[in-house]
Amino acid sequence: MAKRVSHKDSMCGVARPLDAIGDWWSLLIIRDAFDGLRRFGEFQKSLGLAKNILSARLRNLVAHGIMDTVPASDGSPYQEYVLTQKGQGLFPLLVALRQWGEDFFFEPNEPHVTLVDRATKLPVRRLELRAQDGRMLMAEDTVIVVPPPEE
Amino acid sequence: MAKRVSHKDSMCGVARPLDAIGDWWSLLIIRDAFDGLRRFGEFQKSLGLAKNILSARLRNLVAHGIMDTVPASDGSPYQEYVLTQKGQGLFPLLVALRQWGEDFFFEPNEPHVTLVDRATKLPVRRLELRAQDGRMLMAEDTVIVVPPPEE
DNA sequence: GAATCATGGTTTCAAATAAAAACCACATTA
DNA sequence: TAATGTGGTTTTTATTTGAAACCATGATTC
Repeated sequence: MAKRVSHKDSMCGVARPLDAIGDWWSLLIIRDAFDGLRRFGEFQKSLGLAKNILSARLRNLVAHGIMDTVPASDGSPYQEYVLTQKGQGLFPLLVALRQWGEDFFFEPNEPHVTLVDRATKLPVRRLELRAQDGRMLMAEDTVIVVPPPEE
Repeated sequence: MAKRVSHKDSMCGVARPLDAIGDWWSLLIIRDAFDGLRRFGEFQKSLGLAKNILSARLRNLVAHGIMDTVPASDGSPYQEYVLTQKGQGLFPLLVALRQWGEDFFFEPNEPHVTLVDRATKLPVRRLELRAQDGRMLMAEDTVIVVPPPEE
């Protein structure tokens, strides 16, 4: 965490996010938050991580504007942790991670949880990258372009 | 790395992948690999990380079947590291990470590199999650379902 | 043919980080 | 008033990281 960004990547759109969520636990916390967990104890119970680590991670997520603390909704004197807009913006990433995991980390017939459309109960579609005109794009069909160096 | 998976997540489709790529450097290496880098020295120069760390990360990626070593294409006596199919499957995740980064880690007018369609040079579309019938889905429109416990 | 260099690592060691456990504060419950 | 639940912090120890030095191999120069 708080790792120095390497020379070349000081402006890279991939490295910056990794500084915020580039550790094992943060994404799991965020996934749990998408699942509706809000309380310190809930996260700890769900993930089984040490309390000091959870504390540090939550603090970091809040510091990066990914989660926010709000007074507990049930009148208890504690606070709850909820995703901000920025945090909710991570949903596609989590889906991508999950789909990749399902593709490559499970045996063909091994059961696993599935992400389904709440309305129809059907599994969601696979994420796919498309061009402006709708063509599906593979990695090879894309390039990175750097912005013109302004004077 | 090689972190124990917590009780609840022993079968989770998010936690398993994180064991393979859940550190700061691995995704940057993979991104560089998508950009065409193949040689140890290229990665090291691009990322500026210590050689022992790079060595360990590449070893881990190979062990997880995400990259593979092949004899150098240019006759030099060294090997090169290339993405496997599994590794290439990470492209959507990388795009998701990049898009999130662009959305939230850059000032409105701050220049940044863009991922474009090689054919048209236009920026790629935003990744979006859709239902089977094509409706766009937000996080709230989805649920996780667990497979029925078989007897 | 010997010395030098480039490449791709491994080893060593100090510093930073993570993890486990103990501790603490506050509020509620018994 | 004591015990308990929640949400942490502190302390201590184990693990990981990162920098630097070292090493092996093949190509290059002298």
